[in-house]
Parts: sequence; C-alpha cells; structure tokens
Amino acid sequence: MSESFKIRKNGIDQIIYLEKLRSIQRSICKKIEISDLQDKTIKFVSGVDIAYLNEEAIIGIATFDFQNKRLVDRIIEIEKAKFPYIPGFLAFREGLPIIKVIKKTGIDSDIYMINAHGIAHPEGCGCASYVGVLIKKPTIGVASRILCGSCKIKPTKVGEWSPLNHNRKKVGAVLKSKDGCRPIIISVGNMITLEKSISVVKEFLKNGKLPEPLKAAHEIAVNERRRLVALNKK
DNA sequence: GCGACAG
DNA sequence: ATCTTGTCGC
Repeated sequence: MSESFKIRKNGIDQIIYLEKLRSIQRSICKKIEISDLQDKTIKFVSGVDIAYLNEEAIIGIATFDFQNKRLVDRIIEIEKAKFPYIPGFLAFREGLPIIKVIKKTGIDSDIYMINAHGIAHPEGCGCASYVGVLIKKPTIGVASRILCGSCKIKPTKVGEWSPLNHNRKKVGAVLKSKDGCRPIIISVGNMITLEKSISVVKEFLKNGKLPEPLKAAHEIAVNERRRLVALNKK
C-alpha cells in the first residue's frame, strides 16, 4: 500500500492513505475555473489565516472593502484540527475548517485570499483551490515559500514579479512585496486569473510583506491565541 | 540514498 | 505552524 497515517475521528481510529487524498485533489483540480472576474464588481475581499493552540485551529478572517481598503469585519472561530500537517496535503488540515467557518458565519466576500498555494501544487490543487472549488468562490493562494516549481529570475524590486513554473507550465507568480523580505508566491485558487490575482494582492500591499487582508487575519488569529493562552494560565 | 517539503 | 533572545542589516 501507499504511504498512510492514522487519525482519530469520532473516537474511531482511521487509516488515511495519501494516494486516496491525491485522487481527491485531482478530482477537485478538474473543477478549478481559471476565469476572468470580468467586470463583476469587487466589493469585499477577505483574508484567511489560522493559528494553532495544540489541536485547536483558531481561524481568523479579515474582510476589507475593496474600494477604500478599510477593514470592515473581523471573525474569530475555533475548530478542531483533525488532520496533521503534511506538505502537499495542507488542504485536508485547513480547508474544511475554513469552509465550515465561512458557511457558519455567513461571510460572503467576492474574493478570499488564503495563506496557502492554489494551483501551484503537485496535483494542481492546493488549499486555496480546494476551498475555492468547494465554496464556489474566487480564491487566491498567497504563500511565503514555494511548494513545487521554480522561477528563473528572482524579482528584486518591490512590485516586480516573475513566473513560477512547474512541469513547464506557469502555475503562479513570485512577487517581491517588500524590501528585505523574500518574495511571496501567488497562485490562482479558483475563478480568477493569475493577472487579476497579482493585481488584487498588489492593491492590498501597504507596508508589510503580506497583503493587508492576510496580515489582519493573521493578527486576529494570533491575538486570540495569546488571549486564550493567558486565560489558561489563570 | 539524500534533501526538500504551503501551514 | 510553534517554541524563543538576541542580534545582524537596511
């Protein structure tokens, strides 16, 4: 058999085979739409990030008004992390919790920026694509490091980017977002083009390495984590 | 066989 | 991701 690992689900031990997960990724990959948003107005953009406290996934979602770039909504939710982190299978650890929170809270943004890869993934289905396909919404993957593929020319000036290629195909962009920082990796999640993804991310770059929605989402999750840790010590 | 390896 | 202090560099 292929590589596998065990998880505890509803009090029952279960064996998970990576090959099975890959087949799920391949089937979701086929459903990814790489389309232009056309003139569909972008009103809200949400950033999604997760912080961990043992097996608790603290999910932070920051929603911004695309026009004035103002933070209009912040959400904190806790979900149990049922899967371990395995490079290439992040979607199974973070995807479902993220989808659950988006549905539970009724957030309805036009674009979701997710701290992960989209199609810049071995099976063409990173967590951002996984979430995008399942909620049928535009998503953009924004990561700090490459999972697979490579780029010939490293961008050096802030704002510059060069293509990330994998298997001779362009799967993303390596964007220099801040001086002194390694470039960030942007890829299509779902229902958007790479060009549009890059422009939306760039519009939200302020002083940080990451675009504001992700920076805010990270802050929300980490602050909640700190609060819970402090609360626990009392 | 040895690294590399999203969060 | 998370554990952690100082410290090198722009």
